[in-house]
Amino acid sequence: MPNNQFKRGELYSVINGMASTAVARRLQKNFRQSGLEITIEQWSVLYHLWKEDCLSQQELCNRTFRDKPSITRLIDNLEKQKLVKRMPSKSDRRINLVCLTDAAKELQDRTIDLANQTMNEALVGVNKEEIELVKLVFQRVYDNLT
Amino acid sequence: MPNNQFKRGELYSVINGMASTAVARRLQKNFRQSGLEITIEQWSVLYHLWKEDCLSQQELCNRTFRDKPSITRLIDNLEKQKLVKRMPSKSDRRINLVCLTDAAKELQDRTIDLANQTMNEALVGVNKEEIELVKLVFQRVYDNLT
DNA sequence: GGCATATAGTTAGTTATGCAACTAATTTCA
DNA sequence: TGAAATTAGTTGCATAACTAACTATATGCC
Repeated sequence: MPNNQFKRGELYSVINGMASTAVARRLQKNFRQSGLEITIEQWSVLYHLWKEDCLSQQELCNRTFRDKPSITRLIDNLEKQKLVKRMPSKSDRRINLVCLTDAAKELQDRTIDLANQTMNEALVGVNKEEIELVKLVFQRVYDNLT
Repeated sequence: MPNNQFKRGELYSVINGMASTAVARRLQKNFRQSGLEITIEQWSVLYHLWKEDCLSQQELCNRTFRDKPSITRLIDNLEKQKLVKRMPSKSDRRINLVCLTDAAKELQDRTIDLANQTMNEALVGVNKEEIELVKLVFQRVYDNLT
């Protein structure tokens, strides 16, 4: 066995504990300070709907890397806040299409700006090539495990 | 404003949703299949105690990147499972030292092997230099935000 | 010495996650 | 055509996350 085993084990705690948590916390804090009452998880659902509205819950699972119960409850909460609405699909009666309300559409510009601003803060001293490499590594890790 | 803004926003969902979740899920699954009844979060606390036993809860917060209430409850659950024990510090009566039990010490080898094995699966096609760069980028992101 | 401040840890409330078991609609294929 | 298998979504249960408010101990400083 190679002697880099420990370093690999170490990477787990780096990946899972640190940067992603720090980014999520900061973004959540920025939302709160701007008077936005949404959680970072709810935002990540809206983010995908802004790119393409009226997705099925299953499609949201795929795009946000969450399981079905998580999406069910995120949509429940977003519906309570009147940010999305479940619409029955006409072609397949099992499917709920999740569609944005006008209120959600108004959130888009404000939150995307905050997110970009947060990522700019987070990525000071990190160049484009490094970002691309991180994304590539993560894609490979994801593909290896799924 | 540079035109790589969108890419930076994009990175958030990559970082936060994908690889870290996939690794954690796989490791949790491997624990379960080996008959280990611990969660991945509990393991990450034990992991730091194996490196240095009898840390304060605050020190565990720092090392695992969790907040105090999270550590309080993780330690509660680990104590219920008789894997750690809270010991009052002699020098400072505010402090609980969290110490491993013999049962926890026996878990170490089995789980570290599983973790290394999981990371080896996860990191197929990723070389040492790429791993080092990812760690460096994450450290920088963390430092930028804290 | 004694008051203000800081630090360690706990508790309460809300949201989110993972898993397993469930219902309902759809597809497959003999 | 119709039974079996698949797919979309929900519900229940346990654990974990963040915030805010709390108690208790320790430190700083006049």
